[in-house]
Amino acid sequence: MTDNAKPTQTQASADNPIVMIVDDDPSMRRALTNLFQSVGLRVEAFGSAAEIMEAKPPVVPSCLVLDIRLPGSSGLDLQADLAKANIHTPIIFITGHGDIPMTVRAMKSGAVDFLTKPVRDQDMLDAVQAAIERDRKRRDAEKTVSGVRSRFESLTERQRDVLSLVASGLMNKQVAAELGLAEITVKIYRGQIMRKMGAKSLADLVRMTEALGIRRTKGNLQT
Amino acid sequence: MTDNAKPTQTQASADNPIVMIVDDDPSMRRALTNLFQSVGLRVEAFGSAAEIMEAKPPVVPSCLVLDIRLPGSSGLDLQADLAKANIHTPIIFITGHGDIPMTVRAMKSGAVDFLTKPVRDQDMLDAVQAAIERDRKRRDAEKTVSGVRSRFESLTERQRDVLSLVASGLMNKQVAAELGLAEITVKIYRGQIMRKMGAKSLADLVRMTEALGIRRTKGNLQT
DNA sequence: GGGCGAGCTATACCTAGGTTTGTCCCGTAG
DNA sequence: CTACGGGACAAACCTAGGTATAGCTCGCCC
Repeated sequence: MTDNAKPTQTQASADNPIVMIVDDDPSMRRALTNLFQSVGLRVEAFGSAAEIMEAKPPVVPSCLVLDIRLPGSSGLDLQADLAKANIHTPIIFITGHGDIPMTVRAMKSGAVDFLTKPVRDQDMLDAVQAAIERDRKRRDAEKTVSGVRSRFESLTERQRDVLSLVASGLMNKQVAAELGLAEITVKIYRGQIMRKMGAKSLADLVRMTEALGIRRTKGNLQT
Repeated sequence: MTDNAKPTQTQASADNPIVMIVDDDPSMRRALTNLFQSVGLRVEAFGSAAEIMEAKPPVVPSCLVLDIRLPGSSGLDLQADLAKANIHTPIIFITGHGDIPMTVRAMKSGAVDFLTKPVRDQDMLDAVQAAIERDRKRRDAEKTVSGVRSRFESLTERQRDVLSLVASGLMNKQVAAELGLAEITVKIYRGQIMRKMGAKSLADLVRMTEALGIRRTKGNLQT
């Protein structure tokens, strides 16, 4: 049972959650790996920040367990790098001799928890559980929105114009006036929008625009 | 210029933000009061958790600056008490000898910041600024929703039934079938709903129900 | 140059949404 | 008892939403 830089494979099964460990201390990695495996979690262990940045982002609910002191960059730097790379895997920090400003910074940046060594097993498991639950929720929300977004991308320019005005509550004739179109044209676009977006009702469509954060861009009057 | 238990009055003007200080150390209260007043903030200083719980919740954007060690209950207890009392004024903690678990607990419970003594003036002012901004946003959102909510309360039972179904995207005839009504009845309720809710369009109405968190309560079929 | 898709419009036709007026039942507050 | 409000419905009428069919221009790609 080696546990150096290469990911430790565990429960290669279905799509159950993964815990990723980043710690330069092999004995710590081993201890954490054993702990998580004992409750049936998949584990991948890394020895440095660089290693995990090279790995591909996980596609299942997961979380990171990070020592705040890491060779090269600190855990906080890694947190910032991941955020910049738009990777939002929840992070649990562990520290031997962290201070309060560090803790505050980590928590403000969205860390799930910040545990001090020696870490009680149960505390760690609780934190991981909470982190994975958070990631699961985030992924669900993400998945829903991304489906809607890709359908939105498939709309033509004009259809988007009409969509934003319709979703803001204007009648077809008002949309037509606003865009310098005939009412019939708006109706036809509207039908196309409903089909492309897969909306079964106006209410559906409104909710989709809410999820996409589409706001009425006032003032696009045509001569 | 005394600054004991009674609120220190400052800039009794309009509705600019209030900073509330809770610290049992008079010299600390005085120093903080001076600091905040120097940048034009209104200040109210208290000597204990009990005192501030008796005071009425502020009606303008505000924040709390709390020493984690307080006579009687700790700052964390006060934070919990305020949450239980449904008071969501943002909190900034200051501590002389806090530890990391304490910090984590405070931040998890929504504290804006957690500063260690000696506190740099600029850090404190930055934290207060952020806290007040957060409170302002929360209040704005709250105000909007509470208006909608009170209008919703004014609806009759039946109107609410119809509202939830209409907002979920059903056609009038489907709503009628679901509730065992005639279509015309649904139309009439629908009009009443639009008027009472002050919605100018169905899109408006849908957004209101979203804000209220109204979800389709499936399965209310009548014989 | 012909086919294609987007954009735009018109006519015709149908369905869905919405108001007005009026009627009836029921329970309850005065 | 009467007045009132909520709930339910009908007929009549009007507006808004939506589809089908058809026709036009423009730019683009092969």
